[in-house]
Amino acid sequence: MASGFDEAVWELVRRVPAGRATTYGQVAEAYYGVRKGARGIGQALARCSDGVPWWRVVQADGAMKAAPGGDEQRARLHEEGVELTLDGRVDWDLAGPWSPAQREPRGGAVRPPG
DNA sequence: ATCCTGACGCTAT
DNA sequence: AATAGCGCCAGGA
Repeated sequence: MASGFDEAVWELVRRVPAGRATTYGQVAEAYYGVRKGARGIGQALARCSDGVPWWRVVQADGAMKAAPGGDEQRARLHEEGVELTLDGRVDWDLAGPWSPAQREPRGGAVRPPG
């Protein structure tokens, strides 16, 4: 049975649109208000149910190795059009981590103007 | 209540 | 760039 914590985390993760990715830390910040407890977020995602785009959550450096199928995660992200680096990590340079805290279609797209 | 584990993050080396 | 150490949080035994 999913605890309130789990459901809250899943809700935040559902706010991440296809084609974008975020980090455990971002979700943690959206939940606690501060950048801590990212580990707990991972735990909740490990228990996620259908309808939760868990693959859109990666590590702060864009890497993803802890997932049982890091390959699976990369494949899904690539399918959605998320840019990946040559080392198989999410490229935050093109589109920064999405902020689950905000509902509007914008995120940390901190892409400097040229 | 205590100890151990784990889809994490940051700093120091 | 890669590794090690420490801190954080949640869950299970």
